[in-house]
Amino acid sequence: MDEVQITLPDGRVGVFPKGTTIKQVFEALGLKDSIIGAKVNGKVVDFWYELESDATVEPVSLDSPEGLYLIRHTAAHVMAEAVQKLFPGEVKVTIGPVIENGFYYDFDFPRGFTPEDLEKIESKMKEIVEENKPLVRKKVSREEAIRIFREAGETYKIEIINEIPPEEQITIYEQGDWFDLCRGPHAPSTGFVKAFKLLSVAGAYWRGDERNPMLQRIYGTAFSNERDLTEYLTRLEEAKKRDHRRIGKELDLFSIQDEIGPGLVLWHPKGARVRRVIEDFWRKEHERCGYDILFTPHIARLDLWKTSGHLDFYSEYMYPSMEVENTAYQLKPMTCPFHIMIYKSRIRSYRELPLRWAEVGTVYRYERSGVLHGLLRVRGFSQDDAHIFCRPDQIEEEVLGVLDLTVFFLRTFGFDDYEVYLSTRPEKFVGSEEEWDKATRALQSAIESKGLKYSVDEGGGAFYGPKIDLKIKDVLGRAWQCSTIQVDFNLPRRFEISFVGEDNLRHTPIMIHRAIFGSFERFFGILIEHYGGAFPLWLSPVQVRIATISDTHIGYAEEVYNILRQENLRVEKDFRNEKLGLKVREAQLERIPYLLVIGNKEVENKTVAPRKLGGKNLPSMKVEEFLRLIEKENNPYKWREVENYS
RNA sequence: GCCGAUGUAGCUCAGCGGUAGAGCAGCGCACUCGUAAUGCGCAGGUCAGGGGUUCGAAUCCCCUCAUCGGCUCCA
Repeated sequence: MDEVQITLPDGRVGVFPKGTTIKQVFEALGLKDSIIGAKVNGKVVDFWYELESDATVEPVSLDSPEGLYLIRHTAAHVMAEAVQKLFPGEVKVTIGPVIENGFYYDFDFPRGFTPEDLEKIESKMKEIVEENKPLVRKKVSREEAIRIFREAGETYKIEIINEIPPEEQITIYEQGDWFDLCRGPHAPSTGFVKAFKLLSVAGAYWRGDERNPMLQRIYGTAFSNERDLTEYLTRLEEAKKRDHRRIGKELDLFSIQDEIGPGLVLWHPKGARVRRVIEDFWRKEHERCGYDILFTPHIARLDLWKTSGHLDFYSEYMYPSMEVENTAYQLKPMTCPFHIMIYKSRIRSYRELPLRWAEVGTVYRYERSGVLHGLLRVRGFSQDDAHIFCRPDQIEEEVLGVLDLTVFFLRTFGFDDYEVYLSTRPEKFVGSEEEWDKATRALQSAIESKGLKYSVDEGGGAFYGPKIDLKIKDVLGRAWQCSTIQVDFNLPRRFEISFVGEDNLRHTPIMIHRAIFGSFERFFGILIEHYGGAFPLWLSPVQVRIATISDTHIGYAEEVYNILRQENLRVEKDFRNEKLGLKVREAQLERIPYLLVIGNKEVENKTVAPRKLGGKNLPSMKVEEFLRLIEKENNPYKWREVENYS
């Protein structure tokens, strides 16, 4: 066979000699200029790709997601060339991948790049783009590659070459007199990088390992046209307005202060109110699902953490212990040992399993200073932690129950978009392979029975068991782990807990650690960003504000206020001697869902005039009518059925 | 922890060697007002903290702390 048959999306079929490149195929078929690459059997490739077997070939246009990938990858090369041309001899290149929304390139550079450097690099890049240099792919042998990069002094590239599997073809992409070790794919020429912007500089360790040298990373983004770029940059600006740190301040929800300490959160009255609503709902739902609620102390004898093993593998995240009456005590970084000790406080029968024990437990972890981030990564936080003690044969059902509850919670709080990860057995592990396989299958079938899309993190499980993690993205697209379901074969053994089985013998139970919100702090942060501070009615710290038009309306307004208070609504008065325009503006800025305006008409007819957040005016209505109107919105189980809510 | 940037009034920011400024918020007075800012006035700061250079430092240098953007890990 020295021919290949290719199939196009429109069903056309062509036969070409084996080894024909995508470029040749497209030239033969007479495709348009806007095509910059192809998908061969679903994989993105560039014009240099050689067809070795029958395949489906789909053209990739420059503004498609795949086209953007090619453009951004090439943009990274253009940037690397610009940097090396501007600082000849000073810069070594390392890697420059495409990432979501852009690209970066890591350089070994003796100093950091300044904002002025970025400007210079950008204008140099523009020159390279204008030259519209074709990117030429060259196959080289391993020895040749090493020679080339040794001559160029590119030591990192040599390191990379040495790690490329022997069977893989090594390729170099050239653009004029500049070249880079790269597997591709790329846009056909530098001219396709039409719209780009360098965004930030950051330090990054070579291969992400802090024992390695620190490199200088430049982040940038690129699009196929200026309009998309501008739109993206505007969107970034808009996103920053939803940042929970900013909104937290604006709406007086929480603060983190120097005098208290980094990563330690103060919940202000309005933030605390939202948390109360969340916690109340949480407690109620857990009791409904057969959980018992526990309370445990904030410190315990250090020995407890020796038994649990945390002192061995987790001590870098623990605050130093304190000495009391010649005994070392430890601020708790986890709640599990406490729950285990409750389990252990008496003999347990197989009949009472599963035991589902939940606690809003505040834990303290010493996170390194550079990683703290608003509410999303802190040093003191309250987990919605629970531990399920069960028999091995109950794992599957329990995991399914937890996942069910998790999905229900996320939906209730308005999250339909999250990432699911299944992490499997790592190299070092406790327990038997059979146990692991069984538990992993249980997790997997739970995910699949819920119809969730997920990625498998092969070998990414903790040493003590496999896990499911759910991550939610913040406003800038950074994913944060919230929910987690972890099977644990380790702690039950370390603490030697057991239950008496049907056979009258002692057996070791399995523990499932799980959290749905992860921590109230993090979840609240994500929630703030998700809604941009405009919480749905049932979560809103202030649900209704009553605004009078003049002093003469206060008497009746007080009556309305009292009725709403009786209904347990979170309601505020604005009876100030101010113009309505101002009262409306302030209520809007504070994201209050309903403003009830009371003027002469309302006093006369015993009604209220509701204005919804966003500006929609509703007709004047009786208070009872208003209460009926908001009933669904104020109900966690039903609010999502209401229209105009996302 | 590491790389880089930043830190001035409650908030947002200007000032960048000659001794502290604006807008908003706050307070007072007037205005009694129908759906996103009524007007006038007043008050408010060890310029993150410490050290140094200088006749003189918010401004230049050093150290510390914190924040922001990344890197690793994680809820």
